[in-house]
Amino acid sequence: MKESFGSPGGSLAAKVRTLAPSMTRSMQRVAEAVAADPAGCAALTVTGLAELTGTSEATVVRTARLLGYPGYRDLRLALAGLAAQQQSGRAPAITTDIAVDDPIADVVAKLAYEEQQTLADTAAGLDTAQLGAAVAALAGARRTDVYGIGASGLVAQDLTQKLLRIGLIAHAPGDPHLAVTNAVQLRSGDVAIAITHSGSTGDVIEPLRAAFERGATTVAITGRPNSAVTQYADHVLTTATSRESELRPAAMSSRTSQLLVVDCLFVGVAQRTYESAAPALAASYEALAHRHRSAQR
Amino acid sequence: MKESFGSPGGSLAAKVRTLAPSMTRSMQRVAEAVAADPAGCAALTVTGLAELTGTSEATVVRTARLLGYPGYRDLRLALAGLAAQQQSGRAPAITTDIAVDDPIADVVAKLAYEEQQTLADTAAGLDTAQLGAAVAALAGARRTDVYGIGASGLVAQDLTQKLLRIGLIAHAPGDPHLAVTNAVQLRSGDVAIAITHSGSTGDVIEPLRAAFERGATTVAITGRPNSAVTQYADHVLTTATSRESELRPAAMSSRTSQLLVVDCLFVGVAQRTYESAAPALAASYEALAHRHRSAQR
DNA sequence: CACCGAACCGAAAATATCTTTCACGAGTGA
DNA sequence: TCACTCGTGAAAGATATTTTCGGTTCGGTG
Repeated sequence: MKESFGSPGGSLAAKVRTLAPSMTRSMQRVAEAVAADPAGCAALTVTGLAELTGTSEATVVRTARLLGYPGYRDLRLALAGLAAQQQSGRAPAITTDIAVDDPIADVVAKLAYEEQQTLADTAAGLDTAQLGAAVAALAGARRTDVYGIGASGLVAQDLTQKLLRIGLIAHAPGDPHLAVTNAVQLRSGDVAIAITHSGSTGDVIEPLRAAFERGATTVAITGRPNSAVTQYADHVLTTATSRESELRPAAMSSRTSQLLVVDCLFVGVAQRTYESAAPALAASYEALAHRHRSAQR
Repeated sequence: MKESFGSPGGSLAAKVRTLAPSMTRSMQRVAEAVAADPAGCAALTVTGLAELTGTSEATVVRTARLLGYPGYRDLRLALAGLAAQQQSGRAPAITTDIAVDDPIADVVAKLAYEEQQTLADTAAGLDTAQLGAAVAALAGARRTDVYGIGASGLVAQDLTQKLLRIGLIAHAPGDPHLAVTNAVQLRSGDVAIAITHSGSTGDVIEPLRAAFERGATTVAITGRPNSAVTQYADHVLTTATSRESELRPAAMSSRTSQLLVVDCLFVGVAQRTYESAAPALAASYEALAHRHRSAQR
């Protein structure tokens, strides 16, 4: 490949060139085969390589020796390393959108990459002061409501599940009407969290507004820091928005982003309430163990 | 080098973590030695590694098998490749566990990093053949059931929501009894997907088993490729297991990992059914727009 | 042109390495 | 306590690698 970079691959090819003159014909054949396809040769045994090059095992070993290895075994090991390097050196550079005809392996790589990007962006853009304030409010809350619809609804449930696990009182009403009904019960000292990517989901804004007006501490997790929902939010946590394509709707990355924020909230609260959170976590873990068929050693 | 893809060793370390639970003590010792020092182990013969870990050759070979190689020879080759990559790719910063007194900014950074790691490990460990098979089954399914409990239940709902959006028929029964009731309705040509990190959640295994016995195509998304659930799974999709700490339970990373797998399934199916998926996606997007108060600039 | 010597080469023996088998012993449930 | 399973390593068996050794070729020489 790129010999100019002085890659080890180059160094092997160079070594072959240097030593070729001092090689016998058979050995040259072996050396060339090795230089041409390190990866392929790494998969072969002495016998295999001997056959491939139309020579004998002895010649292969002799060649390996000449190239500076104690024997074929070590040459083979070096070859495997080389192949791996060449493999990784090949820049994946995933810049394109997912296409309809992308092979499945590309889909996996691209999705993973995009989500990693989203995580990095979210972490970079998160306002730690706002996050800290939200954590403080949650840690001291009498009860907490989390509102979310659709994909964000799942995130709301995720947060609720986590908070319950550390002994806090949390609800994630799925039905918008229930949400409002819940919200009007809140008062100062309670916390309401709205999760909406667009920031303009009425079904989520309404309950937050109700909670806000009754004096609860309100938090918005949204991708639009200037959207409607932030009007009624004491603390705004911004999620990242990544490029979206037809096959990868925004909902996908916003979910990843929201979950990271939610995890941060959870861990922050767990830290603050460690004395009570730790045993509660342990207890819920213990309780679950019994639901499993066997200990799986 | 793209560090965002995780350290090259990450894939092996991840594999060790994933499979460690299904390993015996001796095998774990071998696996740990290998994960800790790939380069060093690559220089050893079976006998050498057996002595180093205080075990026998047989155990070393068994471990190699479990890690997915035909024998020790191939593991050793892979190790050599890994060592070479690490050499050139210089290990990225290793973050410590989240501590109780970490400032909130550190929490954000560490969580984001861990999740990125998890994504990279998952992508690296995902069997694209199995994934492709699962996608094919889904794309042609008459109907699809997705089973999951607790945190995995949310992932099940996420997948269901997505599939519905592209016009497929999918259900994610939340109640275990309902799940079994649903499952017995399935037959050949239908698909059942079970999502469970531990692989031993009875409430999820039962419905999958019912579906399996009735001839439906079954898929398991689990972090334990050798667990009970895989008995009844035609296709097994493995999620990565990352280091867990007290403040970051395994559930957190398993969710990230599961979601990536689910996204891959979704995109794969959307590709295959593009003709019908694209307009369906557009339609659901359109429908949602009406639920938003305003366009918000 | 026949012969010699040296280098080259590969078949096969010798050795090292890897894989499989098997039986022992610890731990477990009845 | 007993039967039984499972994990384990010793050793036999199978492969792969290295070494040995004799045949062959080729260039030079009498």
